Amino acid sequence: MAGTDQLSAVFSALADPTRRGILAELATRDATVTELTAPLSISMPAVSRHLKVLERAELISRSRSGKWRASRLEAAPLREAAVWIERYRRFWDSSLSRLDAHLAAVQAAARATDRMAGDPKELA
Amino acid sequence: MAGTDQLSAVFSALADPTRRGILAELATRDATVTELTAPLSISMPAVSRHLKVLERAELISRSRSGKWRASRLEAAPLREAAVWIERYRRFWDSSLSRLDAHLAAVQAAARATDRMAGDPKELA
DNA sequence: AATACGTTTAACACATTGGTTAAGTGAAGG
DNA sequence: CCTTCACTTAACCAATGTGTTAAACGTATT
Repeated sequence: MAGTDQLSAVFSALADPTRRGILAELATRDATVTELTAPLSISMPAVSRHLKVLERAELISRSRSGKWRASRLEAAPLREAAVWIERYRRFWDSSLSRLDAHLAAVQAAARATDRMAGDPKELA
Repeated sequence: MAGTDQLSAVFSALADPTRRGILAELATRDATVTELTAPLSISMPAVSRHLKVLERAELISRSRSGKWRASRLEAAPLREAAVWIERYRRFWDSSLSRLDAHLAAVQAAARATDRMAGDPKELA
């Protein structure tokens, strides 16, 4: 999973399109493993393990009722993922702070050029 | 990487704390491989491969200048990741649409209990 | 009681990942 | 030149991820 921290677990869980599909499904309704498996072209054990990954990332919770296990979306960890990504918004959202991004880019480029073309000691 | 689509590549790249650290560094300035390696406790080849992962996800671009290769943050793919996650905002951000989420939850529970053999209370 | 159903676990195969060290490439510089 | 420097590639290893099928488990059904 790369890291063992929460954020890594969440991003890792989101890295699989099947799991993103499951989350999308759960956004509309709680669902059993069988229901989640139906539209997919993989076996139920495979889905079961995807659910375990999502559960470990705390993106879903599961309840038992007789022989059925319902999965429910738990979106809280997505908030932290969103917070992490939002810190980079100014780098893509030029309408919000075009000047910021431009200045940052220019300054970064200048520093990089200095380091790369200029005094080698700056590299240390 | 789970999937070969762009989103999977991006989330997969973000799943590693070392790579997130590299992106954070590049958010402040372009940097060479050596500079990026310095604060880390891994070898330069390891960093080089992390950069390749980031490059494949198009989260960075790289330029050559003599024997130096500078990496630059390219945040555009983060926008799509943010867009994907934002679709779930209402599930965690109760202040924005508490009613929406509540209604969705109630309806989902109702549908789920209907499907689940008619015992009305297990999911509620 | 016996069977069917929903789900998980086990055992296996195979690809990918993330790290290492050592060797290769190509530009810089004495 | 010939070496040094920045970086990449190759070869290898251990661990993890994703899928499979078959077996196990517990509840429902008849």
